[in-house]
Amino acid sequence: MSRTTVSNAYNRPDQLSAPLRARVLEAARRLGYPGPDPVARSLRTRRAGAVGLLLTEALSYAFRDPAATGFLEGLALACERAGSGLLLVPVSPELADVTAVHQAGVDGFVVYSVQEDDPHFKAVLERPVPTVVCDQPIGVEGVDRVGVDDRAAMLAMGRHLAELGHRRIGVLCMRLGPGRHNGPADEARQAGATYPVQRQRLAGLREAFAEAGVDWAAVPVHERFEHSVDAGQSATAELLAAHPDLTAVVCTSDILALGALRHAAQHDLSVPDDLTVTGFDGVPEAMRAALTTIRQPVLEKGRAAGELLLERGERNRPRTVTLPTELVVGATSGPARAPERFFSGW
Amino acid sequence: MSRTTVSNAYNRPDQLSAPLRARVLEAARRLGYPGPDPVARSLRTRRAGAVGLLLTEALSYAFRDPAATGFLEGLALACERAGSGLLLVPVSPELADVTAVHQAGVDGFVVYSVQEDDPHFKAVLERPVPTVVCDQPIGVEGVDRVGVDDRAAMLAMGRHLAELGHRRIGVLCMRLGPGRHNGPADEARQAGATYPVQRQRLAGLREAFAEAGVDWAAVPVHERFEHSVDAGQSATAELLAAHPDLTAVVCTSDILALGALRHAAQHDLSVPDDLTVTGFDGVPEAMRAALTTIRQPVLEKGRAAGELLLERGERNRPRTVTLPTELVVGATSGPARAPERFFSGW
DNA sequence: TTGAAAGCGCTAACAG
DNA sequence: CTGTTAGCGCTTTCAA
Repeated sequence: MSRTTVSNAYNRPDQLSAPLRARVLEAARRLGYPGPDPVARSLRTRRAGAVGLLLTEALSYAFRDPAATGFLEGLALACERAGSGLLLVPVSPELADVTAVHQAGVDGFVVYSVQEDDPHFKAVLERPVPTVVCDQPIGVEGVDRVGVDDRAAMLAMGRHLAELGHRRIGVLCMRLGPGRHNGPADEARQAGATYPVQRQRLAGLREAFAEAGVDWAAVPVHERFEHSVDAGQSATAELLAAHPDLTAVVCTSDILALGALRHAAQHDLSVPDDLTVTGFDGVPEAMRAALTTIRQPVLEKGRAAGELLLERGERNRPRTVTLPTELVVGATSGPARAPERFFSGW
Repeated sequence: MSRTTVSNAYNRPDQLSAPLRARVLEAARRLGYPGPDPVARSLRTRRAGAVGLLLTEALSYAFRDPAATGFLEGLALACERAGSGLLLVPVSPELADVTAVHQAGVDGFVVYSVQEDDPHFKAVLERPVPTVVCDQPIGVEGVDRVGVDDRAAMLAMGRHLAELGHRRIGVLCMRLGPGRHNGPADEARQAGATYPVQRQRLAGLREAFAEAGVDWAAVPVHERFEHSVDAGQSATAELLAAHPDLTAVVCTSDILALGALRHAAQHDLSVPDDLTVTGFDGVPEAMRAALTTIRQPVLEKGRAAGELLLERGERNRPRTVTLPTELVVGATSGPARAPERFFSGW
C-alpha cells in the first residue's frame, strides 16, 4: 500500500473506495499511527492554518484589558469561522528578542496597537506573509489597517466639553513614547509621541479647544506608562494637586477615567458637579459607571482585522477599514463649575 | 556558500566567524531571503514552539468569562517564560469537527475544562504529544491534571450555610451534561453529569447538608446551559417561583450568583436578610460585590498547567496538582430567615 | 571553521 | 481508483 493512498484516506475520502479507506484507517489505528503530522503537512501545503497575533504588552496583560479582550473576542470569532488557529506570539515587550516572531508558524499576522518602530513589528514585516494592523502604527506601506478616527472622536468629545463651558481642563493619557515616563508630558513629548493613537486623540482635543479659544500650551497633559485604574487614580491626584482649578479631566482611555472617578469618590468630589470626567473606548465597566466616553466597536475591530487577513480572495478591496465611533454622554460630564469655586482639599 | 553555513549564521553564531556571518546576513537581505522558514525548521527539529489550548466553549466565549481569562493569563505567563507560543485551537463546540485539533502544529495541549467524552478531547489524546488537563475531565490515564478539590470546597460552603441555619436551599448549577437543558435537574441527571466539576460541587454540598439532616432529594437543583449573568438571573426567578420558601440560593459559579443578586435587587429582596446568595470562583466582579464565595486561584491554575506541560525535564514529578481554595465569607450570606417569613411577591 | 549528504513526514503531479 | 516520483526548506551528523 502506498503513501498516497494513506494520505488520500485522510484528506480526500472521495478519492478511494469506502472499504479501502476503512481498511487503511483500521491499519493505522492498529499500528498506532497518529494521523498525518500537521507540521509536515504545513511544510508541504505551505499553509500553517493559523494567524499570529502580536501585542505591545505582555501576553498576559491582554487578558486584563477589557478593550483588548473585546478585540481578541472579535478576532477569535473571525478565526473560528475560517477554521484558523490563533497563535499568541510570546513577546517580552521590554526585550527586543525577536525570535518568537521568526519562530511562529503562521499564514499571516495581526498586529494590535503597537508602537512605531517596535522591533517585533519590524520582524513581522520581514516575514513573507500578509499583515493587518489594528490601530497602530498607521501609514505602514503594504499593510492593511483597521481602526477608528481617533482625532475626530476626540474632537467631538472636546466640543462637548467646550459646550458645557469647560475651559480649564487637564488630560490623562497613556504611554506616549519610549521610556517609563510618568508625569507631565510637555508639548515636545506630545509631538514626538510614537503612539499615533494617543497623538491623534490629543490632536483632536487640542483642535476642539482651539475652537473655544483655549491655548493648548496651558493645558496640562499627564502621561502614565502603565495602563490601569490605579495609574489613572494616581495621575488624577497628581494632576489636581498641580492644577486645582481644573473643571474637567479628560482621559484617553476608560481605564484611566475609572481611576479618575475613584480618586473623586475618595476625595468627596462630586462628579460632575465638582469635576467632569471623560473616557475613551466604551468598555463594559465604563458603561456601567455611566461614564461619558467615546464608544468604539472593539469587537468589530477584531473581527474586521481577522477577515481582512483571512478573506484575501477579493483583490482591490479597501486596504483600510475605519469603523465608526460614538460620543456617549453619560453621567460624569456636566457644566463647568463657576470659576470662583475652588477646592483646597486637593 | 553552503546551506549549512547559512543555517549556522542564523542559529549558531558561534560556529562561524563574525565577518562571515555578517556577509551571509547581508547577502540574505540583498536577495530578499526572509530567514529560515519556521515550519520547515519545526519539521526538522520536531519542535513546534507552541502549546495548543483546547476549550469547551467557542474561542470567543473564553474572553468573556472572567475565570477563563484568569486562567488564560496564567497560562500565557508560563508560555511567555518558556518562549512558547499559545495556539488557540478553533473548535466549534457544537460541531464534532476535529480537523482543527489534527491541524494544530503544537508540542502539547492544555485542555481547559471540557466534558467527558468530548470528541475534540479524544482527538487530542490521539495526538502523540503530552497533554495537561485543567479541571475536567478527571482521571484520564496518562494525562496530567491541575485543579482544585471542588468537593471539599463546596463541603465547606455547605457547612457555612448549615451553620447559619439554612435548611431550605436551592442550587443553581452550570451545564451538567449533553443537550441544551435548562431547568430543574433531577437526581438522575445530577448523577449522570458528564462535567465532573459540577458533579463534585453538588456532591460536596450534598454531603454538608446530609450532615445537617437535610434530605438531598428535597433540594431543588436548577441547571443552565448558558453560563452568564442573565442565565443566573432567570434561573433564580424560576427557582424562587417554584420554591418560595428557600432561604438560600447556592450557585456553582460567581457569574450565576451575580445573576441571583440581580434578581434579588430587582425584586426588592434584601441580601442576606431575605435571601442568602453564594458563588464559586472568586472572580473580581464577585469580590467587588462582596459575594460569599469560594476563591480558587485561577491564574495559578493556568500557570501550573503551562509549567506542567513545558517543564517536562524532571520526571517523577507529581502528575496532579491540586491547588488550595478558600471560603470567602462576604456580605451576601447571613442567618436563615425565620420559617414563617414568606414572600408572596415571588 | 566550512561543505556534502541525508532525511524530517508529508502531499501533488502524473502515470498506470 | 492506486502507486511512483519529486520535492516543501530546513538542520544535523560527519568528513574535509
